[in-house]
Amino acid sequence: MAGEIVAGLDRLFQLLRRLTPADGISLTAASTLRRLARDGDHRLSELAVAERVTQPAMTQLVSRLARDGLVRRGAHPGDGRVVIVSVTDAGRAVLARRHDERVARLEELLERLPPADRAAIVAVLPAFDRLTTEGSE
Amino acid sequence: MAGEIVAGLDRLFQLLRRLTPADGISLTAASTLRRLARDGDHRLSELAVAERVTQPAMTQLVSRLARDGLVRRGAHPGDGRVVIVSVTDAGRAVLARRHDERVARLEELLERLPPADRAAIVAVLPAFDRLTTEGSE
DNA sequence: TATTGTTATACTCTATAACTATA
DNA sequence: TATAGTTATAGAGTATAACAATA
Repeated sequence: MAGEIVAGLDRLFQLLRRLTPADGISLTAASTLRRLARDGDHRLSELAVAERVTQPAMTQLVSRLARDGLVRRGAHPGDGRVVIVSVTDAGRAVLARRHDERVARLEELLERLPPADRAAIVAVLPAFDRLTTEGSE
Repeated sequence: MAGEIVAGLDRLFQLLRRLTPADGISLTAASTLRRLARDGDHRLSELAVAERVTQPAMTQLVSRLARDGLVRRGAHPGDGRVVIVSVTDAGRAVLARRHDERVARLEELLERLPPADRAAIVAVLPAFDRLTTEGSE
């Protein structure tokens, strides 16, 4: 059974690539921005752990995002070693535009599916939610 | 509704990254190998179109795969411009090992889910299949 | 001329190892 | 010494533009 699901996940990855606008925002960059928008400011090292990349990789990602004005680097009051990363208004705007675009593309695809398929997809979302939560332990 | 699905797809991408062994085989490289193993030899330009990357990107990917012995470059009989790419036994072996590892990891996660969730995931696969087929038109 | 593929160049994204600054 | 982060270096992966070889 897991074999079929793995194959399905691979096809979903193809779908994901097609849905994603070629706007220079990588999946990890978008995930980082979403996290900051959803959960508020984070230390750089917290972001690295949450996104499962190394600290140097996150240093560079944050540098690129800051260079493009999508995040801001701040100091920690009381611990001079810590860097606090915040999303900017421009970052939120990029997220919103990207989200809208992906939703529009997906809606176009969903329209062409039988209603039963759409119902099955809606029905599975909570299960996938639990599956991905399990995976992040 | 599409909004929830987009969010679900993003979480699935995180899951996919966790399932995937850090064996130096990227998702695109694996997809290319799978295509060759499943559908047989391809021209380099056919692979580029199928995997939705540029021709130079596919030239480089095939070069790396050939360097590692996972594919072979052959000549086309009758058209000297064409490069025919084939998967090697070593390529098939890498695919098989990778697949087994991902299935094992996913099974571990699935075991911890309620049976109803597993049933919902199995039930949605045909719908996802049609959704991704729509997307590749 | 058109097609097939490569080379040149420039980024992003990632990793490990070595380093700096602060605690 | 330990922690937080950066810099150095290397390689994968991607793109566009310019090129070479074949049809």
